[in-house]
Amino acid sequence: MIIAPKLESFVMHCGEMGSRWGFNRTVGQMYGLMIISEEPLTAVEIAETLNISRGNVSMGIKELQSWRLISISHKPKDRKEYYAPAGSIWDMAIRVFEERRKREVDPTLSVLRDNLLDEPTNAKETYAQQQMLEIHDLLETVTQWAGELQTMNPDNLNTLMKLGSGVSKVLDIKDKLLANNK
Amino acid sequence: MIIAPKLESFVMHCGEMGSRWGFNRTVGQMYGLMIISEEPLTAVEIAETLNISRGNVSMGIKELQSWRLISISHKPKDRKEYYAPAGSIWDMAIRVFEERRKREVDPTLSVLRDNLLDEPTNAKETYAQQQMLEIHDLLETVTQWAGELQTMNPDNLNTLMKLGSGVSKVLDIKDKLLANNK
DNA sequence: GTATAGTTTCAGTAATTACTGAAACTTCAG
DNA sequence: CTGAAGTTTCAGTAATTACTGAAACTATAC
Repeated sequence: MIIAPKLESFVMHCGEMGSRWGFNRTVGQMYGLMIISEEPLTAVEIAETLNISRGNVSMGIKELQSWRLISISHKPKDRKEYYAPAGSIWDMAIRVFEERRKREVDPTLSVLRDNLLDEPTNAKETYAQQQMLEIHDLLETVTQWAGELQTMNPDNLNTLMKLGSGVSKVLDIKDKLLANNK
Repeated sequence: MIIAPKLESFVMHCGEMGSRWGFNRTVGQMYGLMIISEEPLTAVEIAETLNISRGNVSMGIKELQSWRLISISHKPKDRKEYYAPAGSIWDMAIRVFEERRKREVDPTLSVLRDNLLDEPTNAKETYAQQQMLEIHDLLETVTQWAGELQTMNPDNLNTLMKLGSGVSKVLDIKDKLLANNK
């Protein structure tokens, strides 16, 4: 399969970004390619289009599966596997976000918790623990919030985002209402 | 400077996370060390504590500065530079978040915009552009929202987070109020 | 069972990224 | 200006991470 030069720039960019987004270059390219392809692709098509080895594609597929970013389908009378992005662009964003949280924040929280269990034995440790407690609480609040945002329906979420910092005003209104109900 | 074994685990973990958070291992360790140190540290102290070369510390400092994560101070009668985390834990989180957005999202947005300027010349390109447009709009909404959240004062932000998904209810209230005012 | 069309694994190697340490540079006091 | 105390740079090298390709494996059709 040959790819239009225009589209190539997008795929290559996904590669560059891939490394920053938590997977490696070729995995990023593979995913970019799937996103702009209307039809699901086979492993061989991916390997040929991107000029990478068949083995590399196999590893990449595994990686993308661990991020729950692709879905596998089959065609009748055909033993090949066909790969495509799983879900909508929104789903994709939420999954990348969620998986990164798991990989980045969760381990940190657990180290912090472990450290906080030990009694400090001197002033330096006391100070260090204070700092750790602050980080811990912050990460926990953010994690919880992120989790709750994900349970909201997309419409509400969109309203909220479009509202932007205007949300402060809405919060003020809420406070007033609660005050009246006292 | 020798570090308590307990605290070492935290510093080392910051190293592991460093790589995931966008900087490398030693830079992560350096920053972790500063966070748990009450007093600002000199480059030599950092190098000795972490057993890394003086040159490496210098590069790390530069990197942390580019993330706007540290502040430099001086002591009277002393030409050495003293390094400490810049601002509160909140500030730190916001900066990491903000800088990562700049490095990850902004370049993607610009590639997408470039691509979208070209007229599609066939059905495949049309489909690809649809996809890109969706990603573009999503990233733009999120970016804008993130920017606005940052301008909110921390108290309101905290209220909002603690509210969690309960924010839907508040939005409902707002809709009702607006309906009444018609 | 065997042949076939496919996928996965993994040892070896290539490419990338990080680190060292010595030399160059900067700043300041005398 | 000179020397001392400090910082930065960078060529060379070490460590890490990614990729290849051939062999092993799996599933299916006959």
